[in-house]
Amino acid sequence: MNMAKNIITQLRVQRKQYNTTEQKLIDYIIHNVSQAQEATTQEMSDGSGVSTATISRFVKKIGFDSFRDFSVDLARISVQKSPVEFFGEIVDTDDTVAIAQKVFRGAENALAATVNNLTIDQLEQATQCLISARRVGFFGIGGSSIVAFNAYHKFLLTPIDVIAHPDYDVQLMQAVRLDHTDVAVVISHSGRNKDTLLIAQKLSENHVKIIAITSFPDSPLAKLADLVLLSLAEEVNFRSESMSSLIAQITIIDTLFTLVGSQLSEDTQSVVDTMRDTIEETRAQ
Amino acid sequence: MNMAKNIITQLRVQRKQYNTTEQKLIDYIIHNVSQAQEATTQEMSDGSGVSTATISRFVKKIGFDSFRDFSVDLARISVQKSPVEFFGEIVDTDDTVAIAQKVFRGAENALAATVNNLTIDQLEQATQCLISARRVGFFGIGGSSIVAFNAYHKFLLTPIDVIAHPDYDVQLMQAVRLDHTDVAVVISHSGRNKDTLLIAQKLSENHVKIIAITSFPDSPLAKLADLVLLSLAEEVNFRSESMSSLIAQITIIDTLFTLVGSQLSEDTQSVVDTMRDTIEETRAQ
DNA sequence: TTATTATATGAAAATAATTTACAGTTTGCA
DNA sequence: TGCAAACTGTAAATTATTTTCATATAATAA
Repeated sequence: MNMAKNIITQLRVQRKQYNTTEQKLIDYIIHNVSQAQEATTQEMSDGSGVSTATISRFVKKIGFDSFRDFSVDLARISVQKSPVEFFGEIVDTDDTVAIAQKVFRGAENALAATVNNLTIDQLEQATQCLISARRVGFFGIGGSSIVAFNAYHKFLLTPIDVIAHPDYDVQLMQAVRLDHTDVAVVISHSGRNKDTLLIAQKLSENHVKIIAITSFPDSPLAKLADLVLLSLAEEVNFRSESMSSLIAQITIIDTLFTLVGSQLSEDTQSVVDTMRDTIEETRAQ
Repeated sequence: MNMAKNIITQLRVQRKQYNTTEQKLIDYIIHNVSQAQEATTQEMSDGSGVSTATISRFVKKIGFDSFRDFSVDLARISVQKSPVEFFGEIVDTDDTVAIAQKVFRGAENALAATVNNLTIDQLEQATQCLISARRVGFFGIGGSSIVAFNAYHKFLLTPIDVIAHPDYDVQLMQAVRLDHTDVAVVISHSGRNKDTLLIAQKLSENHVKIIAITSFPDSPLAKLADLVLLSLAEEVNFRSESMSSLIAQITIIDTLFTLVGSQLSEDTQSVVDTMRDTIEETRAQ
């Protein structure tokens, strides 16, 4: 039974129990919480008109070991900053900061929304698919080709047989050559890029299992897929939305890679170690 | 540019930026948060083995006005369940959700730490460089080639003349062909990949302005560069760290692209519109 | 009312905490 | 290797907190 009430509330309620000087101090504290949180005894003395000596004695009277203790307790109280204060920082900063903030904030939001939306089931199914596949192909056109290539690069570290290529023509040919023992990870922000859809079509015809990574659950790509992993991003404009969703897509890939890696841990570990050695070699000493 | 993150998270993520003594202090703080919240410099010194003087200097270095300020900020953090558990290294017993959470959380932290570390000045300098360059080359080997390629892809939407290629040999030749009127954006997580360094060396010899995107401010690449944009990531293990820092790197590129775009707004808008039309055409109806 | 006593307060001294100056040491670089 | 720059701890200086002490105030009893 922890009655650990916020010290401000306690002071307000017990205010009458204290004498004039102490009430002066209490009044100062409860009306200037955020200042009081950072104040020294001297500052509090100046603010309240009560001597530092009395302040020191008072905090002990109300149960703290020292003024420092009282300070720490006071600091724990989160004071709602007034909107002026809160937005003030952003408003008076220039364009550069605002833009940088927006881009980063967008990416962070996309990540939060995406992880929030993913289910255990989806991830486990996807992992299982990838592990049991004969070969895994990564497909993506335009901006999404980066995600596909990143996936390819990461999964090279696992024992899984992986396929990817930047060019559309090659991707299409690779798609045609896969069969029902294989898995394809198809990435498209909109889920309606004509080239990507043609690839997905071919994959579907060959009964290749399709894992789609897209931002639109109702898109044609999502409908063709066996499993859809949604990358979400705030809807601001197409450009900034697709930038943020790219971050989310890459992080989905990272997650799948990590999951696959943890499943195949022994096998993978040796592969990773070998690769790491190779990487180390290419570094300056 | 303060994203007002929890100071413990910030310290954990930025840990590597600091030297041995400072890391000793950071380790003490993040492993003894509740003690640290109430500690004086002397207690912290006893606990961490770092002198009170260094502690005082450190808190100023990370942006507080005084140790008292730092204390107050620390006190605001409600100590959650073992943070180690939440952020720790990926172990075999982790279940699917925990792994996904960790990967996403790692990316989010990397973004927060990175934006927190960037200065207006760096971004404005970089933007100015890119805008006034005759040509801009993007260079990256291995995992970083994805970032370079992503940059290339985005900047194709601007009127800026851009260069990038996945192959090392081609990158090296491109590097040699650039001159002092050009700008190179060189990306490397470690900043010490031999191939990347050779490229940077050639660029430097040709007096090409180098903007480095790396996670290590003391790396050879950072030292060769005219401007360093730091991508920060939590130190968990090499793999997960480089995954998260890749996200940060891409977001840095996104920011630069957006900044450049906003500077060249009229010009760019027309290019973007043209490109968008082209993109629309390749979509299904 | 007045003397006595208990309590409260602030100035200033004493103690404790923090910051700075300084000097020895290490580190990086030519 | 030798020089310059950066780092770190000791100790001094500064600043903050607590205690002492002198004084003021209020309560009570004669």
